Amino acid sequence: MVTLAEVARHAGVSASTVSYVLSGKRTISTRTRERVEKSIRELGYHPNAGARALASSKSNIIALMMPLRTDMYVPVMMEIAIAVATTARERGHDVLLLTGQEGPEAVRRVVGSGLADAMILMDVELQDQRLPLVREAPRPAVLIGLPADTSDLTCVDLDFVATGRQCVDHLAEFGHRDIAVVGEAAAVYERHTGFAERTILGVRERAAELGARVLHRPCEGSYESMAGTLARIFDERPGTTAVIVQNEAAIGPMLSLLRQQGRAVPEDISVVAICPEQVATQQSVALTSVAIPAHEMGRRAVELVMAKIEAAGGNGAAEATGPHTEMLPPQLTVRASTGPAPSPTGAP
Amino acid sequence: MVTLAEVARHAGVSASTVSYVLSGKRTISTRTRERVEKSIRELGYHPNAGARALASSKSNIIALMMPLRTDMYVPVMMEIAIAVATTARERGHDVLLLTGQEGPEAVRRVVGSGLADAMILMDVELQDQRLPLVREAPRPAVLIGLPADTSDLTCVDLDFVATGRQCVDHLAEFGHRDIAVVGEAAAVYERHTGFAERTILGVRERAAELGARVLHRPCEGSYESMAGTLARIFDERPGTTAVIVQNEAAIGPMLSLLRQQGRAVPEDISVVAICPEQVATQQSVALTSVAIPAHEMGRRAVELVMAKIEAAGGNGAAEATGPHTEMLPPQLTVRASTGPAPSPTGAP
DNA sequence: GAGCGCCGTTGAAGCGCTTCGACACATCTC
DNA sequence: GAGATGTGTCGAAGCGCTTCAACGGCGCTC
Repeated sequence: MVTLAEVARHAGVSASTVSYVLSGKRTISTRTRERVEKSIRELGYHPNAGARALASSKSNIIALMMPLRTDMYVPVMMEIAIAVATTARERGHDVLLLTGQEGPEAVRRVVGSGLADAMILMDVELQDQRLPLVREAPRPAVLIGLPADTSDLTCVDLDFVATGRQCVDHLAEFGHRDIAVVGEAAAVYERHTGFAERTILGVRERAAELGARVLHRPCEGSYESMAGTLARIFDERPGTTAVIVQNEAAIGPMLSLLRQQGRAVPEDISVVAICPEQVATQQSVALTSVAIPAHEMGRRAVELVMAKIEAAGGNGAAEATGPHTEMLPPQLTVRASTGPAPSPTGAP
Repeated sequence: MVTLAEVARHAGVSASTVSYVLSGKRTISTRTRERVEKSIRELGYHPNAGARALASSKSNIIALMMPLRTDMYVPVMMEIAIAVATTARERGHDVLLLTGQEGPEAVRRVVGSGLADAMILMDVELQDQRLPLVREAPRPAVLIGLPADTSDLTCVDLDFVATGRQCVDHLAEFGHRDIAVVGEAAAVYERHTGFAERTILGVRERAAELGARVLHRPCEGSYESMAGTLARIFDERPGTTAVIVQNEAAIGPMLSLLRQQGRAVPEDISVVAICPEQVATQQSVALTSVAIPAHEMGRRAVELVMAKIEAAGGNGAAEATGPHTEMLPPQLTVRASTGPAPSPTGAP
């Protein structure tokens, strides 16, 4: 492996000069800089990551912790991870992938060893085991998702309360007064992941304001579970004219079942989904939906964490990189699955 | 941060002794070892990753390169990644996540900087851009997937040829003689990812041997695309009694459409899927399927790569860690979607 | 034209760890 | 009991980089 010293010798300068060319932390004459850059290219030099980390106490690595919950919709997790990785790379950082396997201890290990300069935590629970460790860690962290207590923490998430409200708003405009919510699997609520509850909260709030009724039922992703859920909904509230779905895996089965039952979408029943755009557009009926901005969430998380890293390295706390919560505004796209509420049976 | 030197002082021994306690590369008396371990615990010591990497030229990091092709089924990719991460962790290594963003250059960067001790490449194409760099890299690598030329390379993959054969075998036993294959999106074939072609190859081979006819059509994951594909299949081969599907996203739409068309599964038409177990079991009809052993693939890849790392570090080339291809045997699970071929129209 | 400041460059001191050779001491062997 | 062998510990030399203090030379100013 080529070392900095060899580049220096080859270019006829000192090692420190090469280092400064690389980092740009000191002015170097154009003449010298070009000579050094030429040597770097000719020798195929790559700075040694370990040496760099040791000397600068910066690894240029961000740890991404993602517990692998089987009840989460995987493509969204993946899209966030990809967004984190690419954004980090654009900013000269690499991403270390940590799974839930290791438990909260991973935080201590990664921070303690200086392996990563910062952390991004996904799939945060309301009472997350990792939070105490994160709070006392001497490295910056950003959460994707909202815990119960956000004090001293920086979080990014979709504004699920606003999402719920927006869904109801849209349906109410079409005259729907009896709305069902097909939610995530029961396990998600029991685990108190927050986002599912927050959506329902928004839905309930807005429905109350507008005088609409809401029936909420959790639902697994399977066809069978969906069949049961739908049956229960129409049994308890035969007048239901609209459904809000927040379980990506349940969407396909639901549309399939509605069709089977002779319920036309949107003529007999309107459907609003809370899901990635791709899922919304690939169904038999293009779905009116609120998108999960997975890419945006990953990107923002990296930007926030990088700002923290830079703030910690340089001046005291000049920029506003302190703890705060960033809620991404929901965006509802109207497609073909929502329409006017059918007039009540018996009316013209 | 606590350093090795501080631990040594606290325990009343030299730094090297602490190092040997940590690595176990030299015998240490029980008395001394316990004293050192106690100090480590009391001080909350974590070895500095950078320093370690520098001194030992081992980072204990494995790079996982996964290009983000939108036409690949994401959950499988994710499961592989998770398996890689957890298996690596069990063996004392961390995983660096690299996306396709950076291109083949990423190989050079990671290897050149000594950031990773080895690489695992996912989603390998027949003529993969990364292969030349991998071949000349001084670090071990394992591919998940098969390129056209596997010489000098170590690869892990499901045996897709055998998979195709096995599907046909199963259907033939039930008397099916007219089999359709609903394949991946056309882009997958154009990209020459190999696995899709290999499946068809196996299907064709075995069908020829058994005297069955095969009709192969690529298909996108959307409902519309599936509708078109099915229509074409039944138009060209009205006598089709069985379908093999190899596009996870297309499965839901397909079952939904078949039902709509009044074709009962498995009475009128048998369906075999090549997909993860979870997908097979969550449909309206539990599907007879060949599983994609994503977890196993990730695990084996790590095991192979670790064997290479150890072989490179220690002796010359004692163990059999040389280049070779490891094909995982397919496993077909019979569920409710396959049955006897219906007797031809007109027959009793 | 002496003095000042600035720019570009350098040498040297670590960063925290691994590892090699050496050494002190205890244990055998004949 | 002298020499051969083994065991447990230590000191010191790096690993390849960053960064600080310092320095030589240049163009200014007054």
